Amino acid sequence: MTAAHPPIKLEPFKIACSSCNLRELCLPVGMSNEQLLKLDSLVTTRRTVARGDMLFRSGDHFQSLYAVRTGFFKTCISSEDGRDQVTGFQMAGELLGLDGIGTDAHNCDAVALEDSQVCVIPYHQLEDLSREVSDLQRQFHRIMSREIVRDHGVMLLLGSMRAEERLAAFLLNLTQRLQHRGFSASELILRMTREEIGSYLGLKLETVSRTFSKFQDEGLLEVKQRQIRILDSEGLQKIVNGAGV
Amino acid sequence: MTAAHPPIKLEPFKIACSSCNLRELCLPVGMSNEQLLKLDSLVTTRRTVARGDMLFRSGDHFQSLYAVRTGFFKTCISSEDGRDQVTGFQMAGELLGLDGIGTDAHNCDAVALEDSQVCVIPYHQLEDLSREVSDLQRQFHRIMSREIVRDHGVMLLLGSMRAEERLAAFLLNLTQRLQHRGFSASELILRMTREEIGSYLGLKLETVSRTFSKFQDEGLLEVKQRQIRILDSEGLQKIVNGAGV
DNA sequence: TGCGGGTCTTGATCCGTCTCAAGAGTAGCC
DNA sequence: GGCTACTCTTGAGACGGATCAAGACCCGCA
Repeated sequence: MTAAHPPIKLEPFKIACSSCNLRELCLPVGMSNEQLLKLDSLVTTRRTVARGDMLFRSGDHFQSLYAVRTGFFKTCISSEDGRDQVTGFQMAGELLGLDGIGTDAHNCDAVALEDSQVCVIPYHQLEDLSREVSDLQRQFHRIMSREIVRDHGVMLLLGSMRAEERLAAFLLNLTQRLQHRGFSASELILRMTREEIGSYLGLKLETVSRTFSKFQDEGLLEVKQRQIRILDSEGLQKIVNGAGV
Repeated sequence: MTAAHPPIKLEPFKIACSSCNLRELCLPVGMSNEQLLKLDSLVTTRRTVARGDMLFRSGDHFQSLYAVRTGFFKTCISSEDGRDQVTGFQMAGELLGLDGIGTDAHNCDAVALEDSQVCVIPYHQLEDLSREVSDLQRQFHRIMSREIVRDHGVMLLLGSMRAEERLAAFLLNLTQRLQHRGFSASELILRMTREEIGSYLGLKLETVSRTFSKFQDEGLLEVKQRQIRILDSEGLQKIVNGAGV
């Protein structure tokens, strides 16, 4: 860096929903360009979260929602007696923090599972703008509603599926979401440990590991630590649909 | 009915959120009287649902939310292969149908567990009004957010608790909600079968029944079919907190 | 290159819940 | 009142996943 050059701008890309490549997945869905400019003026900061760090923790005052821009998160709640439950895994374009609206305090911990970046969405400003822009309002409501539907799906999984069915459903869900984002439908790298998968699925890590091995033996998957290659996604789907019963 | 009398008015009480005794639990929370009048003009119809009948079913076009006015509901989803999961029980003041917003179609069945009455809240009108009345917007968002938090709590229950812990948590949750509505904290009548409780808690009906018997043997409860008397709610709380481990 | 800690796999055994089965209690209805 | 259908209780045995334990693998780091 020589004195002859002007100082390097640390924000080479303007933060703007209107030009974000995730706008077809995230809050901007269904909004016009004009409307997006208004959203741009609201979402002005990003936050970088290193792997293992928390974006927020349970009990923190709730002020903003966060949209995952890059990286991968888990959310988890823990009860007073130390029980722990992973309630979700979030990837690019998904929102974090919806649980904080009801009580003005976050209700779970959000932990980055790899180095990540999120867009900060000041919640009160979002409320203000969504009173003005009905398309934003609609999309926001849809996102919340879909989170509820997703949660009910997890209840079904936890309440009525066996270990193999749970893991198969989990893998299909992950690959589907990755596919929406332009990744391969058959190869994925797990960003979470067996224990975290187990917590999400209501299983112990040993059971998760055994089930991976079983799937591999049956030719459904190729498992190399956290690298997974799906060899027979229809076979997985059959397992989810209770073929093993 | 004689001709001398004018026709009997079938709506003896005007439908009005502003004068509803549930307004401290339901959508009107936090709204001024003036604002409530606007809500009144939106919520103009009630619907009666006989015990066993469905308010809506999965796949129905989504048009309205419903606020339980009297009675008791369950919501349940079923997967393609016939698996069934009760996702919640709703009582007076609670909203039904939030899961339909995301896809414009209901995602679960809502079944009345006793003769019930609901207020119909046309969703698009609610969206319109909540752009105008920020207090309504806020309360609506809170309700959705709390549903998400509730769902996460159920995930914790299903993912990490044992049968006794689940049932104890369920009973405490029920009595707490009933108490908010002015009912006794220690006596309740279950409106659902053992099988429905089991589905909600991820247990078989035999296990639910056995666990009730166990609680009775231990002096925590008095169980007479669906009549429950809580004798030691602190004891139940201890069980939830893992005292049995 | 070798060390140490975290993560993952696999085996053996145990326990909680499910499954199957029989019977009791209850409510609705002719 | 007596029938039927549904719901609930209880027992015995089976099974899936948890637990405990040992060792393998992998990565970051000295």
